[in-house]
Amino acid sequence: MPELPEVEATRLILEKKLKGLRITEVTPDRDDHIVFDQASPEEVSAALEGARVRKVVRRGKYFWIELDRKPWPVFHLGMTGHIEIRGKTGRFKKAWGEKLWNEPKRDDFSERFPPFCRLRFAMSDGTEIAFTDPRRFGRIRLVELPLEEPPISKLGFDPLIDFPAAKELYELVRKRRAPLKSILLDQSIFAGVGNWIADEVLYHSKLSPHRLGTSLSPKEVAQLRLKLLHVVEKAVHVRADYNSYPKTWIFHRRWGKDADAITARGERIVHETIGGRTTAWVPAVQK
DNA sequence: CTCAGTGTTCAGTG
DNA sequence: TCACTGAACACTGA
Repeated sequence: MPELPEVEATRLILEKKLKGLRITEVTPDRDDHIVFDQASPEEVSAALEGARVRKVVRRGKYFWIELDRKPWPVFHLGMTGHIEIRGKTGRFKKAWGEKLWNEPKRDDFSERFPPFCRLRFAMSDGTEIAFTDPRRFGRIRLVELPLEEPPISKLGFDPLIDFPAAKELYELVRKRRAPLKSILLDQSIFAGVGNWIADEVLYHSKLSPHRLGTSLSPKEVAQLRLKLLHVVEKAVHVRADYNSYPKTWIFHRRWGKDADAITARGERIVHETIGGRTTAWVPAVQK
């Protein structure tokens, strides 16, 4: 779900739809202050209304809207967050991915607020943007300098922005005694990598998720690096459209509950918990 | 009814 | 202090 490719797909569509427009109205969910951390709904509206969108920027799984005045809203989609967009007419449409939830029947009210709406922007051309999040792990914060304060300042390398050479990555990974799976999910090293990307990359790298960082050779780290770039670039290229991912990816089978899932090549997929996260991997291939 | 889970943070352990 | 583990967070649906 929302990992780097999904967030990048969101960023692209927001930039395309919002650039140059003015925010005319901000409507936070009144029961949901948690989404804005400390700020009240009134403060959020006052801070954002009237400002004009310059661009939309992403780092790791965070993205923010750069306005012509501070502060700027920083978003994290959590596990189930989504951005939905509606033109002057029509319905709200998700920025990426398939339908994840059975949507409740719409009445007149929900026509203006899609299901699980936490925040809605109305723009100067009539476009409306909604931040929706059924499980409420998503976050929106008002920030002066996103890159310079936590949590964004603490992120590691972003594969699409400043991914390091194999040697630098090797020096980093070899110091860690944790399982590879946990290292890949560590945002202070690999910003934007999430559960499915980590599993996909380990599969294509032919590396077991149990391998410790200390056990890797420079060659293996180089392989891991290439596969990570390949998976991320491909997923971003198709705008996180899951149906367009290559048939050889285990992604397609990882959500299946069936214990005997197999890859497109007929290899058995094993599901187990590693570092507290569900992991799908192929022992026949990954060593 | 129970429980797993896409991500992050924080308390606890070694 | 560092590094790592696991629980908590809120909610849906299997």
